[in-house]
Amino acid sequence: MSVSKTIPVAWQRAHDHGQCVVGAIDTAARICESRGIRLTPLRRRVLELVWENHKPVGAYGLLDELKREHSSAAPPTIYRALDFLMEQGFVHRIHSLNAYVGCNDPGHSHKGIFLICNDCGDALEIEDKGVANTIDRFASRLGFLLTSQSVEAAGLCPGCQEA
Amino acid sequence: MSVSKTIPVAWQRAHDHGQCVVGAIDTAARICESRGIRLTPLRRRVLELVWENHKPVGAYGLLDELKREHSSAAPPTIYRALDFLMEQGFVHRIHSLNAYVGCNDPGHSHKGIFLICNDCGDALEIEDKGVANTIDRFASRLGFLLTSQSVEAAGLCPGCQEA
DNA sequence: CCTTTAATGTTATAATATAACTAGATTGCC
DNA sequence: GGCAATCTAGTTATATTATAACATTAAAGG
Repeated sequence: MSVSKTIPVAWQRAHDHGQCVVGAIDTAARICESRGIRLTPLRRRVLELVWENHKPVGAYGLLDELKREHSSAAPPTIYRALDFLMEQGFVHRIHSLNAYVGCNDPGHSHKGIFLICNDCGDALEIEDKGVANTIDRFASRLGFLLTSQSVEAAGLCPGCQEA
Repeated sequence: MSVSKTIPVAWQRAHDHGQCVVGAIDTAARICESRGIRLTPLRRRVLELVWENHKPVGAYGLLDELKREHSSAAPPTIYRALDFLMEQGFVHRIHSLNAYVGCNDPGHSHKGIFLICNDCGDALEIEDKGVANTIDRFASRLGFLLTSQSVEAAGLCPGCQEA
């Protein structure tokens, strides 16, 4: 099936910018090194599992996978690892799905926006200064002190519109 | 305590735009009338409870309140009512809080953004074409077909920065 | 009316997340 | 090295949020 005819190049490019598992782990390891914090085997493994899924995955999904190789794993195991990974900016939480996904660009300000496909479940993270800045300006005009922002848009990705 | 000195006028104005309970119910009733759907006593009461809280409130919080006067209420009671109210655009869900809040401007496109105070828990809904349009443009450039968007920003409201 | 559809009641359970305490591992310091 | 302080992980229990599935009642339309 020649699937790519109607799929915009921009989408493909945006999609390809995602890191692979190895790269993501390497990056995380270097950042931890430089921050003097510990990417323990458990944390590293959870980060790998997040990346291996290629799409947002729930905490209990990760837990099931982790249990196969680490029988003592329990909900707190996963949630602690995810908390750590999110604090360090390696993983994002997608609130509208209660799911977690690897950050494409850790180390930066992670003010990404997510485009979530309701059909295939994929989530594309896009770096966009425009949206973030608009929100920033809005907030500061109102005297509101921003600490985090979550922008999630749902719909159908190019691939899933074809059916 | 003279609290308002450092609070921007814009914030106060934005805050005052919120409807009161009665107005919100009236509006919802009129919209239902025009759409030929039923704002049953139960649905109406849940909408009132949402509005009476003045800030985002969880489903089980609403359930506790509803139970006082309606002993048969159970989780499905609340969730069904909330589903209806959200479908009609009378209530928004705030994903990052798993909470629900009245929509300030039902009947319109409800592409609001929320500023959520981490201290007092208040959530201000802002109509903003800018953010919505930026996301729209982004999506269409990528060939992504949008059906919904959720923009939630958290931080400290002007009042809570004073402490 | 009486049929059909919509709404609610009812019971049970699924899915997500955290509390609280215990035990082990690592780090820094002497 | 040995010890204290701190960080990490194990363990058990439970809280919180949401839905499934089926029975019953109420309303709308012919």
